[in-house]
Amino acid sequence: MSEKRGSNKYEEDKMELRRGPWTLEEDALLIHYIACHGEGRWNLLAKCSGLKRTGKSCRLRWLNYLKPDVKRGNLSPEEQFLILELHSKWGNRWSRIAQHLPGRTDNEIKNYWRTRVQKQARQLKIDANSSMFRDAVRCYWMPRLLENMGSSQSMPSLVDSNATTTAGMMEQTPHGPPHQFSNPPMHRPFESCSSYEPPGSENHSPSTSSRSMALPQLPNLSEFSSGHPDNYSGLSFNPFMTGHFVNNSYGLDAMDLDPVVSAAQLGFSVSDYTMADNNCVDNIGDALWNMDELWYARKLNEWGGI
DNA sequence: AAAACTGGCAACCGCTCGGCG
DNA sequence: ACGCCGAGCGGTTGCCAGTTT
Repeated sequence: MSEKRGSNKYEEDKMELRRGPWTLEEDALLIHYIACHGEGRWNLLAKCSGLKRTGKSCRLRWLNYLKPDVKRGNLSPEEQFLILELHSKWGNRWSRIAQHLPGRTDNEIKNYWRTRVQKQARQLKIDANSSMFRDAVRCYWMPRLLENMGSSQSMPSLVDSNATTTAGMMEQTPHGPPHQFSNPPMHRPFESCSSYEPPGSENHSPSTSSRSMALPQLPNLSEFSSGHPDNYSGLSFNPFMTGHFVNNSYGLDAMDLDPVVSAAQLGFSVSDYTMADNNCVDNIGDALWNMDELWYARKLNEWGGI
């Protein structure tokens, strides 16, 4: 790349390059240039636009902030749900996950994961990448999100980022998070997303997989508390041993149920995802269920609850 | 009221990949 | 086959506003 040049000219260029936060003038310049010439050729853009920024920096600024369809504001429960689900499937494939959240950038999703999700894991003293944490998320956090989604009366109908209709679903509001999912749910098959797919192991492109919003199948936790304590579709769990999830096989066929047409058609109910009775596991779940309640998670640790 | 701490997020960095000559 | 270059990705850093002590 140009940085490999060792000339004086390069040193001069380097001296001139601006870094740090973008100014309004720089933003305007970038927007204007892209309006005239389109995206791409970022290094050329950086040179020709008059911006004293690297092409890389220009690209990032545009994609993460200036691009018109970039959404601002808090992530909705639906989006959080999707992030949790897709991360459980794909791991830290942020850009891939972002493709399924129209208007959200990989950077934003990554930040969300690091600041919110990993924080929860830290509070609980669990490795955020551990299967135990994933199980806890799946069994407690996600059902709670589902509950929130249900209480907001419309089920999500997230579709892939290529769909032109998604722009209308994500209506920006002048203040705060956008109104979402104002359209009626689309009846398309939900993909089962339960299996964890280690990065690199997949060979299908985002454009061919999960093109529909992947509202996943969750384990029916009522089965945990109604006489099937040690196994659910491969998710092994014994609340009477240590209070922790044990020997799970998250990532294989666990919870990989048949696709369904729509949640509503199936009588999809939040009550299907009732909380387990076990105290210790409840601690995890309670700590997870509401991300705002970090205080509680902190207390859990103080009490040595988990 | 002020210092210390924390969380959220924008931006940067290093690396990899793919296209092209 | 090789090197160059543009583009993209994931990890990390640094700043700033809000909160706590």
